[in-house]
Amino acid sequence: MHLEVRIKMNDKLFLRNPEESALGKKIVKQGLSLINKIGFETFTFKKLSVEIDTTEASIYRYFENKHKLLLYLITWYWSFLEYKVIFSVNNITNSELKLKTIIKLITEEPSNVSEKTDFISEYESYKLVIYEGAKSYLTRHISKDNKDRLFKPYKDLCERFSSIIKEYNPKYKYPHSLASTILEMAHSQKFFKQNLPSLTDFANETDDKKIILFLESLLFCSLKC
Amino acid sequence: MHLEVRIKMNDKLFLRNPEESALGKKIVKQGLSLINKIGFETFTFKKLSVEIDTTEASIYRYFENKHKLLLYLITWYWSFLEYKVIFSVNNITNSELKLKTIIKLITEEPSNVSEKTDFISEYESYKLVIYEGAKSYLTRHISKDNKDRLFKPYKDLCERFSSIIKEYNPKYKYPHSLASTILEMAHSQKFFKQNLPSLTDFANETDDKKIILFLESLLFCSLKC
DNA sequence: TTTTTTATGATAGTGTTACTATTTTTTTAA
DNA sequence: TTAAAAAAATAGTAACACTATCATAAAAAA
Repeated sequence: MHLEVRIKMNDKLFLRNPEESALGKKIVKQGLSLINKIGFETFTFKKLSVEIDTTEASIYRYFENKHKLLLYLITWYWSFLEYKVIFSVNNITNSELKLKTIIKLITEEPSNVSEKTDFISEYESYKLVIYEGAKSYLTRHISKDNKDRLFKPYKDLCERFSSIIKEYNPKYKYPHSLASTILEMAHSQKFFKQNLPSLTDFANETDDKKIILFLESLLFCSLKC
Repeated sequence: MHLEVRIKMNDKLFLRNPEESALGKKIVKQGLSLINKIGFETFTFKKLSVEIDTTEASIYRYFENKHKLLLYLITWYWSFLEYKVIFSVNNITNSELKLKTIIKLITEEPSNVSEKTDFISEYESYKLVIYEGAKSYLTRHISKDNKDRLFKPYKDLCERFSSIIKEYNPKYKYPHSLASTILEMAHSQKFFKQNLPSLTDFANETDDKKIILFLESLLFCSLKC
C-alpha cells in the first residue's frame, strides 16, 4: 500500500493554492531547494523564475512575496512533524518513551532517499528550518501573521509536546517553555555544531546522537528535579 | 567618579571606525534606534541618511552594508554583557551564586534611564538582540564572518559561562551546549512571551522574574541531575 | 600661517529587487 | 465548440544596494 501524506495548509499563506497545479508545485519544490542553496536573503522570485523557466509575474500569482513562501514551507514542516509525532507516539503508553520518541523525531536528520511526501521534500524542509526557521517569526508583522494563525502548526506541536510533559510530571511548572526550548535547541544546536562548534560540545560528532542525549538530559533532569 | 565603558571592536566590522567621528557615532546610535523602530528587513541606509541628515554615500564610508552595521551592534552587546559578567562575578567565590548572577544579567531588561555607556544605548541593544540577534549569524557567509572572528564576543561569553558551569559541576557533560542554550533562551523566551505567548508559561507576567526562575531550574536541574 | 590631508556633502549613475499591469497565448472545463 | 481560466510575454515603476566623481570645509601637519 502506498500512503501519501497530505497536509492542509492555511489559505492565508498563498494567493492561489500551489498544490492545485503543476506550476504551483514546481514553485514550492524548486523554491525550497533554491532557498536552501543560496539562502533566503539572496533568494528572489526572479531567480526562481529563471530556474523553473517561468516568469516572476506567474510566481506572484501564487505567493504575495518570498516571506509568504518561506512561511508556507516552514509551516509545512511543523505540520508534517506533528503528524509524525502523532503517528509515532500513537501506540506508546509510557510517557517517558513518548518524550524520547519526540526528541528523536525533531532532532534526527530525515533521510534524503525514499521520501514519503509528495512534492515537498522532508529532508530539504528540515534543512530549511535549521537555517531559516527563525526568520519566519522574527519580523515586525508577526502580530498580523499570528492573527492569521500562521504559527498554529508550531504552537500545536509545542502544545502536544507540553501535554506529554505534564503527563510525565504534572507538577512541573514550565511545560510550554521547556517544550519550546527543546524544539528550538534541536535546530540551534545542530546549526551551532555545523557553523559555530565552540558553542556546543558536539564538534567532532558525525551524527546527532549526542545532541539527542543532551536534549534528553535537559528534559528529564528538569522533570525529575 | 565617572567611568565610561569602552569596548574594543573588531576592525573587520567597519571600513572607518565610527567611534572616531561625530558622524560615525550618529550612524551607530541612530542606526540602532531606527532598526529597532522599523525592523532590520525594512531598514535601509537611505532611510538612516534622511534621519541623521547626511547622505547614503557617507554611511557607506563607515559600513560596507547594513549587515555589518547589525553585526557591529550585536557584537557590541555581547562584549558589553561579558564585561558586566566579569565585573559582577568578580568578588563572588560561590559558583552557584555566580551562575545565578549571570542568568540575571543576561535575562533582565536593562533600565533605559541613566545609561552607563557612551554612544550605544544598552537598553536599545538589548532590544535589538531579542528581535534581530539570530539574523547576525543565520547567513550563508557565516563561515567567512567566523574566520574574521566576528562572533568572538559571543563565543567568549559562552566560554566564560561554561567554565563556571564546569566549576560548579566538573562532571557535567555538556557545559557549552548548556551555556548556549541558556543564552539563546534568555532572549527567545522573552520574544515568545511578547509575541507568541502560548509557547511559554509567562503570558501574564509583567516582569522577567519567571523567565529567570525557568532558566535557573533548567540550569541547576541539569547540573544536579 | 600656509599647505596638505582627510572627512563630508552633493550629485549622478547602475544593476537589481520587489513588485503591478496589460495583453496574448495556451490549457482546461462546460 | 465555446467560454473561462491559467500561464506566458512584455513592460513598467519605485525603491534598494551600492559605486564613482568632484567640490568644499575642517582638521592636522609642515
